[in-house]
Amino acid sequence: MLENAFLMASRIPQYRKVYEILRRHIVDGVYREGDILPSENDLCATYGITRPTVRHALTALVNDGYIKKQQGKGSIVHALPKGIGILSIAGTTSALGSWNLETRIIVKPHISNWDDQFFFRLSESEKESGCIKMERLRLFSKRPIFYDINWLPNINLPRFTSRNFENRSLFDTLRANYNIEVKGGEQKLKAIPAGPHISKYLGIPSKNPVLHLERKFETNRIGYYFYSSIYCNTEEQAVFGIF
Amino acid sequence: MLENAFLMASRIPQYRKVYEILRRHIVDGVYREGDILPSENDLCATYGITRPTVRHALTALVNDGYIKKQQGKGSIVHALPKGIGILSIAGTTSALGSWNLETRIIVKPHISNWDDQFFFRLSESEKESGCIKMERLRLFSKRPIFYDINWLPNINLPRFTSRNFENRSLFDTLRANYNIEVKGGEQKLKAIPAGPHISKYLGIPSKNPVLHLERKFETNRIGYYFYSSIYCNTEEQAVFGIF
DNA sequence: AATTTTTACTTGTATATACAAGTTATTAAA
DNA sequence: TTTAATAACTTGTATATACAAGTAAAAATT
Repeated sequence: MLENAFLMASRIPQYRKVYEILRRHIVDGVYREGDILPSENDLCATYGITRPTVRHALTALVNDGYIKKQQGKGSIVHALPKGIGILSIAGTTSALGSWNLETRIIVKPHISNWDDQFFFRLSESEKESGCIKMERLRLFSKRPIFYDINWLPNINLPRFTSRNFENRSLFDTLRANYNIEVKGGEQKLKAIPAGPHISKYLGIPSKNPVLHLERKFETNRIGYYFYSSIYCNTEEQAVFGIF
Repeated sequence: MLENAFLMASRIPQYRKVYEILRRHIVDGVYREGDILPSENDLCATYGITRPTVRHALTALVNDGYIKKQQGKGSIVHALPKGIGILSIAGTTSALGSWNLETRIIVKPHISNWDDQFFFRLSESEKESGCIKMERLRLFSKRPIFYDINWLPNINLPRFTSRNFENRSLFDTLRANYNIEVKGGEQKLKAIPAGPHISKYLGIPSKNPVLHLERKFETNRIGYYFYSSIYCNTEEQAVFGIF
């Protein structure tokens, strides 16, 4: 049960560390749009690793849209997304930073049952164990942008319902307290008219178009998924993604 | 100027060939959902290549959502998307197959000027060269699902305006005739009310919510991008994606 | 001076190898 | 029979190396 920071850190692969360092440099503006990163060989020398490992880190940066590569030239820093990034990067907070973001809990996490017609197919063990449900409102520059409902299978999450989620990322809470990390997922998108609830929370007229995302998150725990239904106000800010 | 099929094929990397073979097998049902692919070592033996090359192919399959990997177990075939795949895979046709898909040209490709306020920032050379514009309607199971407007910079695309695009993929046309391949891109998403044009083409009441995608496609030609503005009818089918 | 060639440097592809870490079936021990 | 240890698999990470292919600047040629 010890697992101190050193031991934890030591099992983080090197390509991941280099990825995080370079990613930090990009979002912090050390490298700016159009800049060329140090060559792969330079990075090898800097971090004392070999080219395949450097390339592993750079590939991850390409996949997440931070850089693009050009043969013979180098790794070019990509423009940072202008809209609100939610489609590709896992978690709203990490995508747009926590600068102007505020999270309000509408319904605190509580033990509940799955809806009869859930938007993703559930396994038997998921159905049996029930779920923890919570609802949040996320504001960007004081304006409500996301209203989301979250379902987590009620398996081995001690003290979860008594935690404070106000202005805390769900992803960070899961990683820090339960060692659950999001690895990817699926999503379904629709444009729907805002119902009375949604229009109230997002502060827009009823029946106005709202972007609806239904997401299933895969985690590092095999077989453990969690789910979000997100309603987005896209009247002023578009949702951004790469592919 | 020869570049026959053999020479062209010979410069396709091996990991790409293996990727295509395995992808074919998955979409054709040789491997079904939940099946485990042959182990990496088996694939090495089968195709006469080494593990890093096999892993390169498998990584691409993971990124495109065809498989997921589990350490110690194997590469597990992922469920094929139920909705209409357009967010992650490039091109509508390849994502849902051409079974029930029909493409109607609303406005044939013609030389035009860029709109004053274009939805992506254009380079000077793009502005100078003008663009080729075309509008299409795509039907899925006889129902209109996508209405899209496409802009291509008018640079070195001989005979483009006189080509027949009826029931032909724009992506395939660009690859086959101009050696232009889509490598990725960016997109902005909004939920908007259908205007008179959109509601007519998509066959839905005016002001009903419509999913609007603005996309910028990157290609293998450095600096050559093209653009699409897509309006989706999501009343019956959701748009699907992975992340 | 302008053009072409060369050179040096970049990323892309591929091989060969080694060990770590997670899974599963077999084997040995209780 | 049940449980624990082992062995034989799987994928994950990493090194070291080599050459191909694209880019850009320096050098040689015209």
